[in-house]
Order: sequence, then C-alpha cells, then structure tokens
Amino acid sequence: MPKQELPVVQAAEECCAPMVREPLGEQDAAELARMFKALADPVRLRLLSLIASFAGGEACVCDLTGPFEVSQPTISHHLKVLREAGLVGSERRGTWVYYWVVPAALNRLSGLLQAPVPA
Amino acid sequence: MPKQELPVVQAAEECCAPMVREPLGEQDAAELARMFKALADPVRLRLLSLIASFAGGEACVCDLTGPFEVSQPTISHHLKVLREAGLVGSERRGTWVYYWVVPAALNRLSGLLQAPVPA
DNA sequence: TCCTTGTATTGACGAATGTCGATACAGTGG
DNA sequence: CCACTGTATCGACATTCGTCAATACAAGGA
Repeated sequence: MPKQELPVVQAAEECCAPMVREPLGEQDAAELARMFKALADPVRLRLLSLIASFAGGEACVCDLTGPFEVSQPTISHHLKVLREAGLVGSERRGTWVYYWVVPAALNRLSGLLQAPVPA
Repeated sequence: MPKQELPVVQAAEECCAPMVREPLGEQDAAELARMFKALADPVRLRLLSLIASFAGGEACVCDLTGPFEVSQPTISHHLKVLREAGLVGSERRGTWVYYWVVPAALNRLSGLLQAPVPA
C-alpha cells in the first residue's frame, strides 16, 4: 500500500521535499550542510540519541557526561554545536541544564533523504 | 534501465530503527558519523541531489562539473567521498564515468532520523 | 602510434574541527 | 558572604578537511 499517504512524521509542509527529486539550491545546501555537519561526529550522534531516549525526552547534562570517555568541556562543546544547528534545545532549571531534541529538525532531514524505492 | 517512479519508501525495515528510541552504540555511531560526514558539505549535498535528479537516476561526471564553481579535481574528490561513504555508486562506460545514488543508504539515514511527532 | 578529451591522483596550502586543562560563570546551601 | 557543585568558555594543540595547480591515467579517434 502506498505509504506516502499516511500521516507520518513528515516535518513542515514545503520545507523538505526529498533532495532526490530536484537539485538543491546553493543556499539550501549550505544550511543543510550545517545541520549534517552537526550530525557528523560519533559523540554528537550518541549524545542526540541518548537525550532523545531519556524518559520525558530531555536529559540533564549531568546525565550525559558519564557515558562518554571525553571530558566535560568537550561534552559541553558538542551540546553547543547541536544546539546551534537547531537539533536540540536547552534550558537551565535551577542548578542543572536540560537538553531535548527538536523533532521538526530531525524530521526535516529525514524527509530530505528519502529516496525512491529501487525498482 | 531507468528506474520507475515509485512511491517513497518510509522507514526501512530492520536496519535502521530511529535513533531517538534507544541510545546508539559506539560502533553504530562511528559508522553513521562517517556517512553523515559525507553529507556535511554543501557541494556534496548539491552533487548528490543533482545526480539523483538526472533522468535515469545517474549522471556523467561531465554533467556535474559545470554547475559548480569549484575545479574539476575538487568535484572528483567530493565524488570519491560520497562513493566511499556508500551513498553513490559509479561505473566507467567508455570515455565517461557515471554516478548514481544508492537509495538504501539514503533511506537508512532517513529512517534513523525519524522522530516522534511533536505533540 | 600520437593526440585529444574525460577523469583521477598527488602534493601543498590555509581553514576548520575535536580535544584537553585551566578557568570563569551560575545557583544552592551553609 | 563564602564554599561547593554543575556547566560553559578560553586558549592551545594536533588532526582533518576543502581547495587548487600540476600531473597522471584511461579510452577513443586520427
């Protein structure tokens, strides 16, 4: 059955036609490259995945420094990269800072990468 | 053989559960980071999109050097990066070399990035 | 065979990236 | 006000990356 009619997670409406249908413009490519660059590091991928996996969809930084072998400043740097790419949001609540993923950003990239089924 | 125009595949089957459901392992993260790194450049994104947009789903390198401001060796370098990431395939046919996208690779990444609908 | 055209490789360069230790900043509790 | 904990910024460093000109390789045609 045609999957594309399902009310799936597709991100915004016009922002994310698959890139395999028509060539990306320079500006779009530049902006998207910035987002993919944020994903182009194993620690950041694991951070993103770990944040999203937390109950409630958010995690304190104190939960994120443990599972990695890199230093706390490095984690903080990677979180900043993810935040500036629009992939996560953050907020300080009292002593701790919490991070959560931005689903619309992930879904936008997801929709962009969708390719036609190989016949 | 030109591929037929078929509906878009949604998430792939077993290879690519969304990374937002459970934390990525170190190895998976490393491999995925390599693929995302290949996407993390505006010229490569435009190359990929341009190749996929060609009729028949493949393009000669001679079709790819024109639309960019960078030199021919640079295009060749970027194509190599995309190929080594498994995102495109290539074949020499006579004088020319043709490139095509690997849909399974794109769809794997696409499925990985799918996030739950923002409530 | 030699020439011509299409593509890849090499070597070099500046710029960006990932990492750390040291340190600064923000809140909480004494 | 001070001490303590959690997080961010700074400065430095080695490594990787994107780019180019020069050159090498591949295939077809004279």
